[in-house]
Amino acid sequence: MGRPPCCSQTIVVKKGPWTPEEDIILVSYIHQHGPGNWRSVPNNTGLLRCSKSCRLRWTNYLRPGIKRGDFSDDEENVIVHLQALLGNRWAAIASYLPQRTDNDIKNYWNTHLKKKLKLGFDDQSSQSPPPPHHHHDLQKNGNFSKGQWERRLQTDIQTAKQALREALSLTTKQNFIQNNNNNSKLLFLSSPTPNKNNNKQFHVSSSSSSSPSSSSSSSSSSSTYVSNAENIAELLKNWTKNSPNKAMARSRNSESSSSCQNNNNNCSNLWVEEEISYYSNNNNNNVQDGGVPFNLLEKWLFDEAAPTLQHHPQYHPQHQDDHFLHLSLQDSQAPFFN
DNA sequence: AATCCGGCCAACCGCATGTTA
DNA sequence: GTAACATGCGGTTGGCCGGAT
Repeated sequence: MGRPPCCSQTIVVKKGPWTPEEDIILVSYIHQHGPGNWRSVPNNTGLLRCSKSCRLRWTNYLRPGIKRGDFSDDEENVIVHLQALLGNRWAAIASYLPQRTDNDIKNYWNTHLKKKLKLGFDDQSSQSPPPPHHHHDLQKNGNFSKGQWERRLQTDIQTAKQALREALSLTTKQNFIQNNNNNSKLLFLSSPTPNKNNNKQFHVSSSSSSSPSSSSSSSSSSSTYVSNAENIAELLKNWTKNSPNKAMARSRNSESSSSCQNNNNNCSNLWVEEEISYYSNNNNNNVQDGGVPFNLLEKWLFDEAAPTLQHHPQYHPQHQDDHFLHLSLQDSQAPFFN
């Protein structure tokens, strides 16, 4: 016998844009229970949304740490390089830009970068872009074994690292040095932002109340949503400011630990714990325009020993930097080894 | 002022894979 | 082992917005 149906299939699920009220309900629920176990969310919250919709709303919009608004040049470079290397594997690409969602990156690619690149290639039309190998092409064309596939993925990780190094070394170094002095006050948590589509934007700043310059689009706040969204922001702010320990404790308690021990891939509470502790404890880290803590990222990128280090039995992260190194490696490799 | 049109993006859809009873 | 469902992911679409006509 299979698993019993999770939610009552008879209930008509609501579709379309989420309302502020729904957002608040979802955020406060996750505030209490942590993300994960999505099938129980509609039942427990009364939201007339399917679990999938709740998950998407959270991961693409509501979860803390998401940066919205314009992409920086560095983020663009990273996306372009990784897209060339990995193809349209947005989740994998997004793992290199922790503050961007795969959906965001995908949209940005489709609406901006594709055209930009096309224009660039048109300018130098004689030399058409050499399309690098893509996994899906390989998948379509080749029937290589799992071992070959894994080796290919390993190679891709190294290639991607190389590409990132190149991308970062082109433009980031200068900005990085500059931003070392400026960005220590950068906003660490940014939440849904209102756009022209009557959507929402609010920010939780780690340093002070969000300055208008914190985000390119933050000045365009309007509409009734914003006041509601501020409530969500308050929830998130309180959550991240006051509750990380609670969240951590919660994630260690039975409810979450049981799910974690059964399923390492779905340890969402753990993820929240890590993310919260990262964002709340790293206020002094240098965050690039794009929100990527480049000093740490670069440390990984430029440190060839890192990949072997993390697997070393004696390797125990002692510092935040080490922890991030560990996390980023996990994150960046996760999509390849799922 | 009205209409058209393209850009943009949040959300949905469908498929592949993972998980669970 | 199997069926049924959850989850993750990439592709696509619907609808809002602003600029052009």
